[in-house]
Amino acid sequence: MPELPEVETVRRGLSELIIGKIVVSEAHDTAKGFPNASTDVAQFLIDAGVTAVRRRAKVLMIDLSTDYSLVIHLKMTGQLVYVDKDARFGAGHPNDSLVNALPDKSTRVTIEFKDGSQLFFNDQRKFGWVKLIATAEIPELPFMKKVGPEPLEADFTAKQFKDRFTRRGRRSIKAAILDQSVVAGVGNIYADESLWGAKIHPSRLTATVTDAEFKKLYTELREVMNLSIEKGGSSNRNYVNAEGKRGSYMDFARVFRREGLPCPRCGTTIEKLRVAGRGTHICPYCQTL
DNA sequence: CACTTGACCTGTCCGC
DNA sequence: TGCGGACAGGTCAAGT
Repeated sequence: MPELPEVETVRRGLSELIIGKIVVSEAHDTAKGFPNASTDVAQFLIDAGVTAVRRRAKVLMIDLSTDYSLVIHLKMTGQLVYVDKDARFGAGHPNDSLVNALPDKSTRVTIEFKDGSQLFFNDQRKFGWVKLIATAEIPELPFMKKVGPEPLEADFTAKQFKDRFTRRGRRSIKAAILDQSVVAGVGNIYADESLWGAKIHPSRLTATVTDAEFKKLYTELREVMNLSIEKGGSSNRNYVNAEGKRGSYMDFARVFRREGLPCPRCGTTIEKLRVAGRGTHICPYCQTL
């Protein structure tokens, strides 16, 4: 899924919807989706109040008044959808939507609040997870210790960006930008979009990318992610925001999933190839080896 | 050590 | 219409 802009969109939505709510119950289908539910839920989740909703890289954290947090990774197909008690409509109602259908067969975890509203964690492919972790211990998680800086932070500079790449240069620039320990939150969509923006072929070895190209890549990455947040993220397939609604960034994508269509910059037909084990979209005229 | 590949799952799409 | 295979927004462990 969900890359930085999508997770950030969910975070913003949930911040408006669940802060201050009190959890009254939790249900999950199998242990895989919520590994430590059986040991910690009764003590640290039930009767807890939501105090904040945070994001780091592609990980969401719902902080609780018990000093524990629900730590959530949506992986490829995860959704976090909030349904207000009064938001459901009868079958056939003009405003009928996903929220009426929940829970559905992809629902893995359901959290109910005191006012009757519910938060559903759905995940078709079951790669995602929810964990209940002491808030103070989150920074000690292996992923959190190795993850790189947030690319949209105001104090993150082009020089810092470039310096993250320079140590290990014998892999493709696409593999490097997807590496969460280099920069946080970049996934397949925004890797392709930003590399196109900077006119860099994704297979180029990182060591061959010039300072000027890194500077352009930095600017393009931030622009494309900020634009996507503005558009509510990319709904390539499953992604929806906290209210079950799709994002519209795909309407603005320049190369991602646009193979066979003209490059918006030069008109050359966009091609799809495989780089770093991932489907990769390029303009073969703008992005050369 | 740096880097790549396979595995985790379900659903959809495409060619035969 | 059915079936097999490839593929899908991410991350790890295991392999080279």
